[in-house]
Amino acid sequence: MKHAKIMDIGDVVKRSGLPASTLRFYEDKGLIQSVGRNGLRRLFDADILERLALISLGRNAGFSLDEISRMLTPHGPRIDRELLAAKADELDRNIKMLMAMRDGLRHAAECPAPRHLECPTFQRLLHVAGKKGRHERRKPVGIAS
Amino acid sequence: MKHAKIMDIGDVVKRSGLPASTLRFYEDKGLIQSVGRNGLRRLFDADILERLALISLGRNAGFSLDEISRMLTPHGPRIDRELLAAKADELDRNIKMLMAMRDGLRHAAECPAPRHLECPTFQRLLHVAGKKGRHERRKPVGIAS
DNA sequence: TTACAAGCTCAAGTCAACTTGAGGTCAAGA
DNA sequence: TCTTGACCTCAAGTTGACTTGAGCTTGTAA
Repeated sequence: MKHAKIMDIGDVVKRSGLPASTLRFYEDKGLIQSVGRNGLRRLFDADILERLALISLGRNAGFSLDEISRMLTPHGPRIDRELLAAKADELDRNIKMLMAMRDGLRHAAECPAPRHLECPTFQRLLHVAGKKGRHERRKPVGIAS
Repeated sequence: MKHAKIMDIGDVVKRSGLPASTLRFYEDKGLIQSVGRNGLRRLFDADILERLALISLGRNAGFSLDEISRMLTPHGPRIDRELLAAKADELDRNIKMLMAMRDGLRHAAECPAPRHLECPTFQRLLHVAGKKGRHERRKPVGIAS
């Protein structure tokens, strides 16, 4: 029987970089679980780190914690391929949008014209931006700055 | 003298797609201004639409409303080129990250392996994701789904 | 002139993902 | 044994960008 190494919350904090409050919060939400207690203190199995990495990955990809908890069963990921594919497509659209933005910003940063509103490149960008998701609620794509 | 066309808030709602509450909110924040009142009712100059488009553009590019209000003077945009260039670089980093995510998701959606944790492609992705912005606060990149 | 849809104000509520604070417990090193 | 710092719980606070609701006003069509 191989019992993996067991850590207390402080170790997980050090090794994951996440604050203890977040770990407790994730446990409350059912995203992670501790393997037991030593007195009051939570004990975690070492594989928690992989799970936390998976959660970060999901967050970075734009999943909400709720979506992630639906995808990660207690014993590992159960992956909804359609959802993943849909997210990938969504990311792809976002990427295209962001690239247009980036180019627009670069243009604005370099273009010497004082009035960008008169610049055709800028106009085009405005036009593109204006067409996007008018009535839809904005969602984080979720990349740290 | 050319007095541009004047609209009431309902017209702006129809033409911008933004709800009236948002327009009032933006006015409170100083992001936009009405040109006067007809009784209680706000009157807007037609160029408000361009300004709103500019605001949407900024939001899409990941600027906060505060940043935007610093950049948009009452009489048009005053552009901080360094800030723009910095944002463009930030967007560029985010784009790269998102592309990695997208590829990872696509892989996960297509890879027949039941345990992605054992798949080297996925491992690599986890590794990449794990390195990102551990302690930094997450920010919306702000694209509607 | 009267009804009413469209405006208005101001305060409070919402949402996600956490963080903070107050007050309590307890394992382990000195 | 004593101290203390790491942990605990539970409730409330935070942030940004809006939205919602209650209660009031008014331009305008009939």
